[in-house]
Amino acid sequence: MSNSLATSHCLSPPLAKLERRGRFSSEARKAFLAMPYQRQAIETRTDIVREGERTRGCSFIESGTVSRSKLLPSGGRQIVSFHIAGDLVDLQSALLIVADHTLRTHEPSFVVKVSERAILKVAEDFPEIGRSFWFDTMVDASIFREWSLNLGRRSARERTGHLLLELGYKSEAAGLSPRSEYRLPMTQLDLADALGLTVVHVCRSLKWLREMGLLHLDRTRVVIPDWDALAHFAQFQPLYLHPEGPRALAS
Amino acid sequence: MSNSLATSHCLSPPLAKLERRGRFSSEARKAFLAMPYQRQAIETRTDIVREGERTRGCSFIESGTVSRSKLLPSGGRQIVSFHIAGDLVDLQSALLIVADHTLRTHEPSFVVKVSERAILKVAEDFPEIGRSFWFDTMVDASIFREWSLNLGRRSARERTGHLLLELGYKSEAAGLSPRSEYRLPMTQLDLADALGLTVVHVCRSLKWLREMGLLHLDRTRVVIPDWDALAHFAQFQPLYLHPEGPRALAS
DNA sequence: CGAAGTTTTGAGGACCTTCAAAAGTTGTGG
DNA sequence: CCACAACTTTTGAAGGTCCTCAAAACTTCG
Repeated sequence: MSNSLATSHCLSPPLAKLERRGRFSSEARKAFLAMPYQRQAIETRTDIVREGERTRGCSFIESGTVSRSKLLPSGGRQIVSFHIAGDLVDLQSALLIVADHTLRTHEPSFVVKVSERAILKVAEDFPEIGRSFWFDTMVDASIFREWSLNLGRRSARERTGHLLLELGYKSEAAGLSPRSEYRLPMTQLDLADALGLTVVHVCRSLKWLREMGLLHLDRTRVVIPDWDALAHFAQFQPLYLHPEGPRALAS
Repeated sequence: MSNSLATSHCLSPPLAKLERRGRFSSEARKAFLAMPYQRQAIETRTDIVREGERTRGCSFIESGTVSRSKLLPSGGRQIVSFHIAGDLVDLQSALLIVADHTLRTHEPSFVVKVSERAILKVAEDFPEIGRSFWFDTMVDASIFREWSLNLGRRSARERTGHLLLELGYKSEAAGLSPRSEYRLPMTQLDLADALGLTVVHVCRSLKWLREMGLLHLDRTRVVIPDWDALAHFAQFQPLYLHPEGPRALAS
C-alpha cells in the first residue's frame, strides 16, 4: 500500500480510458493525475468492495481483472460485469453511500484508490471530466442492459459466445490484445455465474462452440478464429458499448 | 406539442424526483425549471425513442408509464426497465449519440422533452444538478444490475414477485399510490418480455402467487396483501434502489 | 355486436439443472 | 522434484422448469 506523491502514472490507465472518448485540456489532465491515491496489490479472489458495506473511496483498475457480483440470500451469485485495466470500476462509490454489489479480483491485480471527495472535486472543477465520468456511468448502464438481454433472451450457447466477444472487444479497446485472442483468467464457474447457468452447462456450451469451430480454448487463452461468424451466431453488435464516444459539445 | 414559455410546472415531476434525494438551492431550482421544453401527449404503445436512431433531446415522464426495451434480430424482445411519472428516463441521450434501446409508452402519457444542450448546460452551471443527474444514472445502473440478478438467478415465480414489488415500491416513492396497491398498465406479454419468460409461463407464475395468497390481481390493479411475505419469498431488498440518496457533500 | 387483443388451460417437448464421478490441472510442502 | 491435496473441467444419466403449440374463455374497443 504505497502512497501518492510524485509522478502518478498509476492513474494513467483510467485517464487513458476516459481520453479515448475525447481529449481533455492539459489542465484537466494535470488535475486528474494530481489526485492523491493509494496503490494496492490485490491477490486473486479477494474482495475490494463488499455488497452492503459503506463505500470508502473509488477504486480504479491499474492492471488485472475484476468482477462485480451480487449475492442471493439463498446462495446464488450473479456476476453482472467484468472489468479490466483502465476501468473506472468503482465510480459509483463517489455518490452511492452503500455498495449494492461486490468487487472481486480474478487474478493478481493492481488497484488504485482515490477518495470520493477528490473525484467529486475534479468533476466539479473540470466539467469536461465530470461529463466524462457521467458518460462512463452511462456506458456501464448500457452494458448492464445488454446483459439483461443476454440473460433474458439468448440461449446458453449464444449467451456464452456473446460474453466472450464482449471480453475480446473490450480487451482490444483497452489496447491489451487483439480482440480475437486474449487471456481469460476466469474459471468456468465464474462464467456460469455471469451467464446465469451452471458450470456443467457452461462446459457443454463451450464444447459445442469448439466443435462448431467458433472457438478455440487453450488453458486460459481464448481464440476466436472467425470473429464475424461468432458475432453473427451470438448476435453481437458493439453499439451498446458506445464506441462512438460522447456527444461533442457544440460551442 | 405545446411550447415552453411561462411557469413550467411540467418539469416539476422530474425536479421533485431529483429533490427527493437532496434539496437544490433556489437558483438551481429556478434554472432547472427555466429550461425550455416541449410537452407531448403520447398515446399507448408508441415509441418515444427507437434503438439505433440518433438521439434528439432528453425526454422526461410527466405522467404515464414507459418501458425501455432491446430487440434481438431474431425477434426476441427484452424489457430492461419500467418508468413512471417523474422519471428522467432519457438522461442518457444527453451524452450518448445513438440510442441503444427503445422507449415506449404503455398507457397514454405526457412526456416533456428538453434539449441535450440545456441539460448539459444546467449540469455544468450548477454542479449540484450535475451530481444529481449523475446519481440518477448510477441508480439506474444499480437497478439494471438487480434485473440481471433477477433474470439470471431467480425462478420464474420469484422473478415475477420481485418485479411487482419493485413497481409498488417505486410507485409509492413517487407519491402515486401505496406500495402494496397500485395500477399496472402492462399486459402479461409485457411482463413476460421484462422477465425473460413466455406469456404462458407468466400467467402460470401469477396464478401460483395468487393461489399462495401472495398477490391479488383485479384487472389492472395489483394488491399485495402481505408485503413482507412476498418480499421474503422474492428476496426483495430495496437497497439497490438506493433510497438513502447520494452522499452529502462534506464541507 | 363483432373483431381484435388478452388471459387461461392443456399436452408434449426441449433446454438446462441436479447429482455423481472421473479425468485433468494447479499449487504446496516435504 | 515428486507427492498429494485442492480445484477445475469433463462426461453421463435422470429430472424439472420453462417453452411451444393449440385452443377456449374472457375483455376491450370501435
